[in-house]
Amino acid sequence: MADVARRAGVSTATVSRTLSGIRAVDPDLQSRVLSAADALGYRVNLVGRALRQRRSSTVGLIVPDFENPFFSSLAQHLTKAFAAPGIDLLVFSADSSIDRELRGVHSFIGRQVDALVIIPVDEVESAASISLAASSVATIQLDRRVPGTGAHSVGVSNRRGMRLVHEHVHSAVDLARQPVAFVGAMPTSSSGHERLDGFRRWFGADEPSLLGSFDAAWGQEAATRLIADGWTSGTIVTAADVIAIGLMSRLQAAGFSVPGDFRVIGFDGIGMVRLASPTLTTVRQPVESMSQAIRELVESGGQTANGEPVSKRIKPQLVLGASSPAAG
Amino acid sequence: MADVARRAGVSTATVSRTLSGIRAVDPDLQSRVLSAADALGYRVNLVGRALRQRRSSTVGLIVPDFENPFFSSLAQHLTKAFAAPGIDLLVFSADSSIDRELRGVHSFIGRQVDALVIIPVDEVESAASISLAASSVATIQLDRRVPGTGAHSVGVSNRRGMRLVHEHVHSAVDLARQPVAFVGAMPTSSSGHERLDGFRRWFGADEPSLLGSFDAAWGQEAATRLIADGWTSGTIVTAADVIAIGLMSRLQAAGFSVPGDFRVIGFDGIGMVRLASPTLTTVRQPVESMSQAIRELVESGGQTANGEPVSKRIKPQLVLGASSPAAG
DNA sequence: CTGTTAGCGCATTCAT
DNA sequence: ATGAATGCGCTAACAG
Repeated sequence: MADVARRAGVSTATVSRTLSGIRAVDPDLQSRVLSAADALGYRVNLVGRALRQRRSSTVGLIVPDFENPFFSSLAQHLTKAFAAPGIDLLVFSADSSIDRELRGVHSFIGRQVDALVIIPVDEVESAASISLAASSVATIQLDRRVPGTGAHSVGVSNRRGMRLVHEHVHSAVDLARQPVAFVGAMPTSSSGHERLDGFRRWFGADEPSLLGSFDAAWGQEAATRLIADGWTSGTIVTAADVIAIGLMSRLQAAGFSVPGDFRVIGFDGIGMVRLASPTLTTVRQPVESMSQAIRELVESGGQTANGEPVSKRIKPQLVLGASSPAAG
Repeated sequence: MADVARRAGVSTATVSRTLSGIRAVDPDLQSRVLSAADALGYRVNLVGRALRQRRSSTVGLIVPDFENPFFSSLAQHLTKAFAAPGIDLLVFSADSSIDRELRGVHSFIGRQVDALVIIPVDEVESAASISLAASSVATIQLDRRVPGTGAHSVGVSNRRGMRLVHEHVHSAVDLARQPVAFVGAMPTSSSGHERLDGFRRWFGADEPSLLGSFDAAWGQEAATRLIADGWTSGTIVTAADVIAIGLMSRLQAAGFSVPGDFRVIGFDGIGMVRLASPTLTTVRQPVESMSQAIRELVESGGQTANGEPVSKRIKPQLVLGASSPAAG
């Protein structure tokens, strides 16, 4: 920077002000600085800037893993949401490990991110990481949440999502005759937990439920178990699109028809639901609204009037596909 | 750090040496420092460290987007590869935009990443970004590459992959009677380019090819076009698993059978190929080997004996699924 | 509007 | 093996 200042015949302060745009600079000097910087191929060192400003124009996102397409979708939409404010979204994968998640928190805090967005790995074990994060930077839990950490939270109302599923199924299927089952995930995340609760609340606590993990392989496994248990028809409510897709493929491979024999309903609203055959009925999480909510929270500095963390629940939407019958 | 030093009754240098582990410290003082740091909840500021050391113990990865499952898989495997050496992999999405890609390069360089891994957006337009990156930090192109940028490159041999497909098809299908078509991507990336070249080289330049983008929606669109053109059977070689999956679903929705009427072959080897029905025959890119190659390149500081950039081509593997007939 | 100066937090000299 | 002092690159405070 001193080199640029010398070449432009100004002080380093003027160079800094020109390049950062924080204060007004005389247009003449400004252009001299810019051409000097250009000639020298100079670029500001963001580490130096971050050290001085005590912020890095960066937002960190910690995801449990990159391979879950819903997390990918959130990461992509968050990237777009922060592009305009001039903030770089940097993404770190916890690789489904509590230790790695904690490491990600330390790394981002140490790098002075302006805010930290985190999709917690575990409803209980992630508490330490998130509390630590929340104690030193604006921290927002996304999709999943861990209670009592002091961090903000943005996500859909999972129980409401299950109510939408129930209304849809109830309007079209004779529940008294059609068996219903839930294929979900172990309640080690709030989304797994709340979707199971929601299913039990609306469909009844006695309906059968199979719990595994949020991936297609589990959906296949669950289908195999249902068939082994003698199921030949029914309505299967799942906790995630990826589970539903694995489940449908195994049911179809076993000779069953969807929606003829089985109705299948997903959750999340990933892009793939439109490419499945049949297209999948699902509860869509409005990822754009969620991303916007996070952007607004970050821009407000994560400060609230009463000092309490914000918990923003967004309403999910039912998206009809061909995997379940529409009303009438 | 001064606080910790005061509490432990040592100098800041000793605190620094204890916490960074760079030089030997007396065990007594060491434990005093550690307990003082613990009591104060002190954590090193990685920005200060990065400024002083002129490196950040960080590797940047720029992907075109998060939604392509093959890129997600690479990101996940790279995360694992760098976990052990104590380096944090930070991922940035270019959102399929040249401008955003350039911004990612500036951001990572300005943050003093130890190395930059980049999956280029465009075979031509990305040249400026990559050359810039290569001129200031060890830069490795992954999967796709742009020639003449001075950056290293790690990827599979796409033409060899197409040869594997040809051998497989040739061993099982009467090529003279079975029509073959290629459904690929526009040659705006080296992978799109090279896979098309490979197809033409081994199957013949006169075989029909349809070019679109690397996503399932294009696979569906291509299937629609093939059907409209009167195709009722044949072998479809694709440039990506996601294309093949979209294609298969549309063919099946139109009443065709796979592999009965159409044989379909993918490329990349994403996890979903085992979940498709039928399971998809594909050319698998060994993502573990690719990640290891990158880790080694980064650990060597990106320096080579002759000063020339390294171009590491890894051999892809044919993985048989049920979407195409096995030999015999 | 511009220049001078100080210091963000740390790892590294150099001296002991 | 330890401590004192320096400076990494930048911007904020202050004075003009």
